[in-house]
Amino acid sequence: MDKNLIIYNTLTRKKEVFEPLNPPFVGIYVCGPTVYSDVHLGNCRTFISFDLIYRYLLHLGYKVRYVRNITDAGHLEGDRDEGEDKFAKKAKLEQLEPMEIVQKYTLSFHEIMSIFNTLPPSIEPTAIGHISEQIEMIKEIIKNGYAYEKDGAVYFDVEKYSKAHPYGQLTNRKLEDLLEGTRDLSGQDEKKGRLDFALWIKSKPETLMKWPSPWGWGFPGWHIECSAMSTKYLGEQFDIHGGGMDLQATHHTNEIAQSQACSNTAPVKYWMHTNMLTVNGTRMSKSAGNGFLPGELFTGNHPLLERGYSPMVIRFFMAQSHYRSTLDFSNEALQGAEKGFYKLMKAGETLNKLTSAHESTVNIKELEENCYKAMNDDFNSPILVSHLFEAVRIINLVNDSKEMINLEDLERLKKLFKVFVFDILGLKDDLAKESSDLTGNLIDLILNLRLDAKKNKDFATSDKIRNHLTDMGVVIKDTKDGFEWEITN
RNA sequence: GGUCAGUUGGCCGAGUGGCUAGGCAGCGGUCUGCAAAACCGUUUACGGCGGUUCGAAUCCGCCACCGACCUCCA
Repeated sequence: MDKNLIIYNTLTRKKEVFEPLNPPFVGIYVCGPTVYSDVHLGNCRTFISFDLIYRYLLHLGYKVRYVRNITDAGHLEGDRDEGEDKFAKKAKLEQLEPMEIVQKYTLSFHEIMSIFNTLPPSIEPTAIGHISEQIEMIKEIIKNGYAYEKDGAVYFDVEKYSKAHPYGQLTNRKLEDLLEGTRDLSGQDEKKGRLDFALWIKSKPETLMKWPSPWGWGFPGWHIECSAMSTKYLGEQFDIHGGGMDLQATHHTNEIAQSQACSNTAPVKYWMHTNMLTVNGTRMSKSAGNGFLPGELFTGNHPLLERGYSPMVIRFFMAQSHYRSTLDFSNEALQGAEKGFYKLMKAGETLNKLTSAHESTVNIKELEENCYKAMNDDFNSPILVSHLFEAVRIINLVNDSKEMINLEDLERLKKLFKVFVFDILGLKDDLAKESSDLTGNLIDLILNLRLDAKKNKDFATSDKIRNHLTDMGVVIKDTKDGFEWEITN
C-alpha cells in the first residue's frame, strides 16, 4: 500500500509529504466548539472533515491521539478581550447558571456529532478543567519576557515577540500591515501595544465564572486554553493542528506565539484549515439569516429548506467537496447528493449478493489504487467518491451479467467498499427498511396475489396494487420470475 | 483599505500545460405487459482582455465579480 500521504500545510501554503514527528504515533489537535449555543452547521463541517482525516490516519495504521477541546469559559464576544462573556450573556438570557449553559450545549453538541457518525476524539478537554495549566503557561510566558501584568490582567506583548519570531506567518502578514489596520488605543486601555491580546482577564464583581490566580481573581483569555491543552496532551511539538479558516488569522496566530514564547519551539508541524459553508452563495451566518441548525436541516423546518435531509445524506454531500473549498448548500444540491448517496448504498447491498465467476473482466486492483491515490492527495474525498461510483458501475454490471468477477476480486471489492465507504467516509446505510415480520409477510402476500394477476394478464389489477403500494412508500421492482420490494421514507 | 482564496457545463463539485473526473437533472436507447431499478449512448464547460507556448480552462499580467479574515461598526 502506498503510504505517501500528502497534506496541504497552511504554514507553508504548500502540499507536503506527511512525516509524523514520532511514528507510528500521530498527534492531532482540533479547535472544538464554544458551547454557549447550538452547534453551528459550519462547525459540523469542520468536525466532519477532521473525522474523515482522523479515520484515514487510523486506517493507514497510525496510532492517533485526537484531541478536540470544549471551550466552556473565557470566550468573549468579538474575540477582542472586550465585550461580554458569551456564557454569562446566554445564561442571563436563558435564566440559567453559566454551567447549565455549558452542560446543555455540550450534550447537544455530542448528540449532533454522534448523529453525523463522527468518532469521538481520544481526549476532549475543557478550558475550565485546565485553569491551572493555563496559569502555569502564562507564568512561563511572563518569565520569558513576552507578557506583562497590568492591574490584575496579563497581556501578550506582540511587538516584542515579533522582534524575535515571525508573528503573522500563518496568514502571510507583516506586523506593520497589522499595526496599520488597528486604531489608536483608547485612554483607559491597559494594553501596551495595539496588537497585544489577553492571556488572563481580571474579573468584575458580577463575573460568575472566575478563578484565583497570581494576578487576582479572573479568567483565562480565549487563545491560551488551546496552547495549554495541546501542550499537555500532545507535547510542546505535535503533528497536526486543525480548525476552521476563520480561526487562522487571530486564534491560531496567537496560539503559535504563546507556545513559541513559552517553550521556544514551533508547536505544530502541519496546520490544516477547513473552508466555510455557504448558503445559496453567501456565507452561512446568523446575522444574514441564512443559517440553519443541524436539527432544522434534518427535519426541513426552516424557510430556506424545501424538506429535510438525512444526516448521512449531508455527510455524503460534504464528502463530495474538498475540505479546503467552500461548500454551498442549496435544496437542488442536497437533493442531487441524496440520489447519489442512496445509489451508493444500494450498490453496497447488491455487492453482497453478487456471485463470482472463474475469471474477471474488471480491474479491481486499479480501482483500489485510485482510491488510495485520491485520499493520499490531501484527503481528496470528492475524487474518492468519483472512484466509488466506478465501483458502483462495476457492481451493477456484474449484477446484470454484463461483466464477470472472480472470487479474489469480489472479496477485494467487498473489502474496498467497506473500508472506503463505511470506515473512512464514515457513512452508514440509513434507509428505512426496518419492518416487522408481519408487515413483510403482508407485503409478500399482496405481491404474490399481484403476481397471479400478472400471470393472468390482469394488468389493471396488478397496476392498481403497485400504485397503491407505491403511494404507501413501498417501491416494487419486478424481476424475471418474481419481485423485489423495499420501504422508503 | 490590507492579507488570502475563488470565478468550471442546467445544478453541485474535482482536476490538469496536450489524453474531455464524478454525482444530480435532461435527452435517446436496451430491458419490461407498462413501469421502477439497472445498463448503454448523449449534451464538450472552465469570468473578461492581453501575454508566454507548437499547444492554456491549467503558467504570467491587468480588469471585473464573489468570498473569508483583519480594519470599521455593533
